[in-house]
Amino acid sequence: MKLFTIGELGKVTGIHVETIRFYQRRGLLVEPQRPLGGIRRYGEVEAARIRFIKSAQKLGFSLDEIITLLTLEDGTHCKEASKIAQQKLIEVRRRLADLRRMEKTLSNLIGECGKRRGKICCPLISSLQAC
Amino acid sequence: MKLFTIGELGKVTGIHVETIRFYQRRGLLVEPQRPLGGIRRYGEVEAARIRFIKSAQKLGFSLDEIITLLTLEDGTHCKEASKIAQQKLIEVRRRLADLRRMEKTLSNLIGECGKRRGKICCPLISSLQAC
DNA sequence: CTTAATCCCGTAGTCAAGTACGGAGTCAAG
DNA sequence: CTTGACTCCGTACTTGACTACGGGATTAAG
Repeated sequence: MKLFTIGELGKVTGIHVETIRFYQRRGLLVEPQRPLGGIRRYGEVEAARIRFIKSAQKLGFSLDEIITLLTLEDGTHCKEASKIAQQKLIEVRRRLADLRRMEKTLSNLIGECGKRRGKICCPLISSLQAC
Repeated sequence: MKLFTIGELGKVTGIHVETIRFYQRRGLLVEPQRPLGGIRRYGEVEAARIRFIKSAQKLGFSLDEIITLLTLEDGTHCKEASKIAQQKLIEVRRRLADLRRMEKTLSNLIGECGKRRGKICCPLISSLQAC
């Protein structure tokens, strides 16, 4: 079982050292015991935890939410975990709808911009002003 | 032509007074002249500008980007405006793709959670850990 | 004319998720 | 045994978009 320094842990996970220390302060990552006056060593457990954090972030979970997920880590809280995930799914779908609306509006406006003939007012800007 | 105080302007636009003052400091909103030792008055122009800012924000523009859009306000810069909008559209579509991926992953995980039988490990959490 | 509500203005605080810095300690190579 | 790289630790800075505070001025209502 290989042991890393914090710098090596950062390298294998692709995470900035300061970010790892930040996660420790936030309680997302436990600091291993420090051998008297020595340097902390990290193993696969810590690397896995960092990967967990990063994948959860990619799914849109905040650090606070990830802390909650981590309390469920023993795998016996499937129901709670899936409840949280369902909440998140609802949020994701709401954001998705917002973005779709934005996409439509923007592409309409851009289309309008091409078509204007002899008008003084740019349709993109004027429609934002509802003028 | 009705004139508002800043508080009334806030009320008609639904924007917090402090936010209006913040926009003024950021240069998104011009402060009207102040009658010697008096109170500033605002009109429809300012209300329209605030609505512009808010609609642009809803389309995903940052305040800095909105400042740029506002410099094009005279309506004679259709090309520049639509270029910025096209950039924004590209961004929106990228975010849309990200969210779609998140949605798929989340709903898969939630589905898995329902199906697990006799396993110790919650599939949602374990798949985040890639265990 | 007084009083409460606003306004004005500058400064400072909030939140999330980091990033940076500086000084002291420690470790590995040469 | 020294040098350079890295660690540890605490504190402070960053970004974006606000939000709050405090003290003095002004205005509208009674």
